[in-house]
Amino acid sequence: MPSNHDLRDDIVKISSELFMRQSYAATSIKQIAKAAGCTTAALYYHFEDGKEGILREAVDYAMPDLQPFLEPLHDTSSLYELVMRLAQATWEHGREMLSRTRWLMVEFPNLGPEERAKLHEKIIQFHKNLSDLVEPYLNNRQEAEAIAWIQYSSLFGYGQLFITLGLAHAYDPPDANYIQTLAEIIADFGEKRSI
Amino acid sequence: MPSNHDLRDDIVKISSELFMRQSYAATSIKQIAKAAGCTTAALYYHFEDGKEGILREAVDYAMPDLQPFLEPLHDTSSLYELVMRLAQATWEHGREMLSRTRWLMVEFPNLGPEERAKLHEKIIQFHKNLSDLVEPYLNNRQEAEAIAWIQYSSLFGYGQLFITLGLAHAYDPPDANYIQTLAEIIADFGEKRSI
DNA sequence: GTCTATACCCCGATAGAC
DNA sequence: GTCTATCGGGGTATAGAC
Repeated sequence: MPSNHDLRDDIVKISSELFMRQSYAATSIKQIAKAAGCTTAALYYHFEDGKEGILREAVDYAMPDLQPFLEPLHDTSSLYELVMRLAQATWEHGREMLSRTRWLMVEFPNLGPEERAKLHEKIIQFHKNLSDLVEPYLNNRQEAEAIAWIQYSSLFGYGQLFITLGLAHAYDPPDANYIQTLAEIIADFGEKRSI
Repeated sequence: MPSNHDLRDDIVKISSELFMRQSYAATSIKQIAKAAGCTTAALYYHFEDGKEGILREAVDYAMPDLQPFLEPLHDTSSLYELVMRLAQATWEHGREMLSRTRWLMVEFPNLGPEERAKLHEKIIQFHKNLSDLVEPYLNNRQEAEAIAWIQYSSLFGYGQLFITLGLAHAYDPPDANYIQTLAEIIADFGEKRSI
């Protein structure tokens, strides 16, 4: 799968995929070497700290980038539309994003302060940008931020339940109904506040 | 910590605690034996399938029981109050519940169909009971269920962000504001619908 | 830079004594 | 029912040739 040349880069990418699927603890250095088409000795040439060193860089690579979901949302004309479109966008890429987040949540206790800080920065930046999008409909920064957290948490939590925990296989998932109701209650709040 | 006698029970409890803290893959059979004050041979006497057999029973033991959070909520007099009180109740036990859920999410792919079904059953039952509590304020089953999912997802997702991913250490957590806004938008929806 | 070869440890698991 | 003792294998890591 990886192009030859720049073995170091391949190792990071391949490791993050393996960690995503099997978790860090269940992935061996031999398995990584095999998947990267080299020996374990080569791994130790590129990563002095061994498996932990690979983890640190794989984390950077695996962090989900949420910003692209917000870019196309600058032309919305109502809060209802904004919530609906963000939900639909995250839905479409939900599986991949959640498998990245799932892995980070598992490995979080093993990460150093720098990696944790980077992840926090990503989340906070996303929330800030989402708040910027919501604010025009509320005319109140504090409420915009609360609504942005509600959107973020709901979509995240819903994905954890129905995708990560596979609930969609046991229970008819209320997808459309869920999104619409979420958009509706938020939009109602906006109308009440801005008029 | 565990009382002597009934080694088998101790093994399950101790294992689920170790799995919770370190994950299944990172916990060895020897570590379990040591913590349980016996040898690995004793483990294999009680669990024919070895480590996997212990996992199966530890999962049952670790599943969070959400029902107690709903019991005291039958005397609420408004939807606003219901949301606020549920949020506050889950908050107080959030850490412990989330560490259980986190473990189950990690190990979910390794579980057999029976264990998955049991977990799904717990979630669905909680949602159903929560819907029962919400329904009187909406007079519409479908909307009550959507609102119940929104409550569940939001609280769950919020906990994942601020507790499991430690965001509370990097960002002033909007706890009170978050809960109040959530309660408000849901209560507004209820009033709009039931009148 | 990447390999071969290997050290050393801990893993899960089991046989057989008590 | 629990122990001692041990096996085969795979785990991380490294020395040294090319």
